[in-house]
Amino acid sequence: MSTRPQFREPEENTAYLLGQALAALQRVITRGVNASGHDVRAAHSAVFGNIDHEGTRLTQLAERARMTPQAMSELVDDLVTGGYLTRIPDPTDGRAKLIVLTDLGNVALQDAFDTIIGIEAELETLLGRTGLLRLRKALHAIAERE
Amino acid sequence: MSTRPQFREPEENTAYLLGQALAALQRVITRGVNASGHDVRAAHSAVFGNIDHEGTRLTQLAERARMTPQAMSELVDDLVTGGYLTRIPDPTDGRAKLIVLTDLGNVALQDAFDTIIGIEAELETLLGRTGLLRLRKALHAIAERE
DNA sequence: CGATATGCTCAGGTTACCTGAGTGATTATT
DNA sequence: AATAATCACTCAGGTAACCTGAGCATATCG
Repeated sequence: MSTRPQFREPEENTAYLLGQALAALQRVITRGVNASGHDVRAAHSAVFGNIDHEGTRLTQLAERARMTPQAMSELVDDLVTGGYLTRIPDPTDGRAKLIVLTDLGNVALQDAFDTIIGIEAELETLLGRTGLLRLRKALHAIAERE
Repeated sequence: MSTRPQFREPEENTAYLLGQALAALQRVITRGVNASGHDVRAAHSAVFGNIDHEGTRLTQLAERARMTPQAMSELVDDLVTGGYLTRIPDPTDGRAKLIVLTDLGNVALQDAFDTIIGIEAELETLLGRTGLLRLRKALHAIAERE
């Protein structure tokens, strides 16, 4: 008879649960934004979530999204092709360009905001006001405990 | 003066927070498992998290991890090369092979378990027993509300 | 003014998935 | 029992979302 190792297993895996919950929400967000007619993917939220109304430099976008300028540039390229963004020269620095939202980009951003607002409402229904506040507080604590 | 769009913004973005928290925990897990001397990546958890002690078929591993057999096969290849797994013929079906953990694989699995146990303990310190239980319950609810 | 730093782009690589097209082995059908 | 259909797996090739390294133009600093 074969020796079977005796494992000390964790009771639960919170990180795994976190992943499942995130995947579920991301599906809903992507579905919502796509339903508004925008051909954008989850990765593009790194742009929409970090861009300022007055425009933002590539390096700053990359920094905020914690990725390389090269990777961010690809995402921006996509969205320029889709008509959501344009690159204009930065008047304060000849080397730099400002990434700015087009009119379509602003519409898409508002649609994304609306989707998120809807999800927050759903979550409040699911968890209750107190439950949702507690969840956010817990997530904050985990994220910030470096 | 330039027209500045008036946005209706969400008060908070729970999905974003979820992403931040997950990223933080994943850094800790990877660091922990690597510190035990194993050259494994996050994707390999799809194998370690779904394999049975007595061995598991590729198709079943793929199903449990919700990915294609081809993708799972690549992960298995990696871990076979690393000495963590072997493929043996399935005695009950000539078409199939069983993926089984080697001794080293069992050690790695236990090390991963220990890392997760440590994280759960940290989380309990951070959030309190009740807080952690509530967090898991909320995450379950979000993940399962298809 | 020259050295160094900064912002960006071009080229190419990696990881983690995917689809599609096989090859054998097994099971079902006639 | 022969043939068809199915199943487990592999091979080839593609894509998305990142990465590193190198190079070029513009700024800044001593």
